[in-house]
Amino acid sequence: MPLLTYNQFGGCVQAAVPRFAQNWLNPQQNDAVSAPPAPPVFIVAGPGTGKTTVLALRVLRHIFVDEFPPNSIMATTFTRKAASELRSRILSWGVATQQQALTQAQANGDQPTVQWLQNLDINQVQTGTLDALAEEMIANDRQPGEITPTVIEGFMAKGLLRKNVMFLQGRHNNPDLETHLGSFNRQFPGVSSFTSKLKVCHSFADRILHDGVNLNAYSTQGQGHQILADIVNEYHNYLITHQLMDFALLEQEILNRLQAGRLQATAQPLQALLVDEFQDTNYLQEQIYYRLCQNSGAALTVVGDDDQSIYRFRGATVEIFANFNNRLQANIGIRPYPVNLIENYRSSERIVNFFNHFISSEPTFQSARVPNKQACIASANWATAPNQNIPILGMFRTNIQTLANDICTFLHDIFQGNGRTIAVAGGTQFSIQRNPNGDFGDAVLLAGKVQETKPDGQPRLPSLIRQRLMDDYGVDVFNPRGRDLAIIPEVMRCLGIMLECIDPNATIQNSIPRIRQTTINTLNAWRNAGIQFAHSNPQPNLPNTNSLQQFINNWANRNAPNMTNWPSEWPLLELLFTVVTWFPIFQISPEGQVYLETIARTIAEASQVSNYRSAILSGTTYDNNSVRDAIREVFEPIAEGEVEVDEEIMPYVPRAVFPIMTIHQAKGLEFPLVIVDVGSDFRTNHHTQRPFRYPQNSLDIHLTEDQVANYSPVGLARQQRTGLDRAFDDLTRQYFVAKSRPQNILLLVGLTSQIEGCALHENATGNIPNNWSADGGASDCDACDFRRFCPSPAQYRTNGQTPPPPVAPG
DNA sequence: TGCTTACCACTTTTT
DNA sequence: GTGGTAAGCA
Repeated sequence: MPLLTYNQFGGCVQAAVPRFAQNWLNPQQNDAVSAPPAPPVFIVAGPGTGKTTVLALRVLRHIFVDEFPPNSIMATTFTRKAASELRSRILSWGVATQQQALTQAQANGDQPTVQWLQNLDINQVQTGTLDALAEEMIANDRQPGEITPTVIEGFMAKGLLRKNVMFLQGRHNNPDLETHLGSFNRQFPGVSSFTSKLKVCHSFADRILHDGVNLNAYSTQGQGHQILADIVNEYHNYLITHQLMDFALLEQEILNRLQAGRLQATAQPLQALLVDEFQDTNYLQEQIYYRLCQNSGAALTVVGDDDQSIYRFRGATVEIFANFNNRLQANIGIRPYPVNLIENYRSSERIVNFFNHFISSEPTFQSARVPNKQACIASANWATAPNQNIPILGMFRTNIQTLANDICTFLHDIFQGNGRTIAVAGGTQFSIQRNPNGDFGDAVLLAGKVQETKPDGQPRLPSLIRQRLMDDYGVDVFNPRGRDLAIIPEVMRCLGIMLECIDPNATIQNSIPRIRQTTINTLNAWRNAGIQFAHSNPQPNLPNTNSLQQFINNWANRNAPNMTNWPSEWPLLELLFTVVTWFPIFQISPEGQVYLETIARTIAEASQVSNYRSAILSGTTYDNNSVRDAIREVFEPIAEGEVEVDEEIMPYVPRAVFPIMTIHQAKGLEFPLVIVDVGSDFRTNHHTQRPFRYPQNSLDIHLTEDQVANYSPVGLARQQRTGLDRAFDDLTRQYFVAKSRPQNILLLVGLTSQIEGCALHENATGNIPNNWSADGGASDCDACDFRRFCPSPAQYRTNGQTPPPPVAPG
């Protein structure tokens, strides 16, 4: 007899959590939460259908109804961001529910329940990425005398592969290896460069573990196969013998130990395992989940959406999700209890119809989806507000400059002006207004990539939007990944000034052996930028150092007029935070804060490995060494582009800036207004852009899958679809994610080339969404879709295909 | 219309 | 480095 029945639990949640006060779960959601621990629950959840809500409530249900101790429940997700989101929901709803239940039990004088609730610590629920939890499992599993291996990340792992494996036996320039790698890596500029070879070998090593590849069988296929297999084996052996693990080895180790009956500290008490984003699970992870359940008898819940599987590069195998029913039966011998969540609470009815149409209208894609996949339906809430049901908008221009200008004007009208009126055929008018207190943060630009410049230095759309928004409307964009840290003007000036301080005239810098010339050039460019900036005599003048120029001079002389002694040890971090005084952008602008944090983090990390702890010594014989160390460990990595910005350090981005992000980053997010770049790069029908627009061949990632398919347990499942089909599937899913993000408004933008040849637009008169600036409005672009439906005519000429006719949704 | 030649544009994501 | 596309020309 449970302390709380499911209905009592639901009542407590409703009373405790405001968002459930009026609206409890819909029948399908309720079905998913109320299902008993066994059999496993298989939740297929379309976008915006409340998947995280259901998962969080199911965790709480296990606690309050099934009476599983919180520390016996494990919930995993795919990214750290998603993990923290899930955790915060479990905690906030859980604690509120606990309070509510406690109040009721006290009122009823139910002493056992009161006691039970008082001892309940919801904080003990285990949440995180599988890798994070795996690290804990290993740590908890330590046997006497055993050393717990250290987990290393990409940069360091590649370095070890380079030093200890690739350069052995002349592999770095072995022609057999090069030919073999080239056979499934066609990317520009090929695999001839060492960096590229290293990258390919490293990701292949991951692939071997993720896919459970029989490497011995693979290696006998040829000379190149053999060398590649040797490299992978030696790399893994090197890590293992040095007590190191990369993420793939970590997961492999978990599976090995589970199979050997170890990890009892984790497995024994485990009563529930909940897996989010199951569509992005790889084979190795799947085996871990099954084995964990087998060893513990834990209740399993998996949630996901095959249509949003966009992590193939990480070994994600959507077939694992799509065939869950059979695979679970084969592995554990049970059939799951299926639940479909289809009611979409996020988007307007038109948007739901639009992305439904996008995902379901291509016949060849349908067999890649979960069998009998049901379409989403818009929540009834939207039906009450027909004037909010704004058509899908399109903005297509002949060049990106005009496109950027018009996007900025549109954003300005909405967020700084009086809104926009959209007239569609038939005379209906829609008015677009910002929300009360609405700001640029309500909108987002989503694109496949957010780089601001092309390889040849030409600006891309995000860069032009950045300029226009700032110049015309004084609005900042937030696109910290759009530019390499080494070329951001303020970063260059700041680092240049620091260099001039610690190493005037580059004397020490130029004495560093084997530093690359390109790196020297970058460092000198920074110095020049810094010197010029100092000459401009920027404010403020510090109370005790006068001008920036004076500050630099003091440093150069290691002597300040108002100081009796120059400190014998000056931390680089302190120098950074002093120099930053002259760069208000690092405090004011959200991007600036991210950049500053990134530089500071690099210094802090360097201090872990540097002999001088990232400090500049003065008055000893080691002075020059400390400067040289600082340049090698801090400035050089930044100059070489090895330091990546991590925008996750921003708890939230101020609402007055316009965010630009990749579609991958936007997964799981929603915005009132979403602008999707469906082709601002596609000026011509260029073959090198086909992979991102309308693939004609398998891409490298699919060739790699095929490469190991015969030696992997999941090879056959994947090869149900050709490489070309998989290329289309990936693109379709990526843009499905993009198009299912908006709440109210979806605006597709691109160059005019992208809508030429669309049957609907050619036949429609005056309805082409290409005259925004002329009439101040845009037309309904519901049926004009991207890639499958509106490629340019020349593509069909070369394909010898007839364009499939677009179908109006609904 | 057919041929020659100049020009083009060449990811992304994460643990 | 490459494998087209699209413009230029007869």
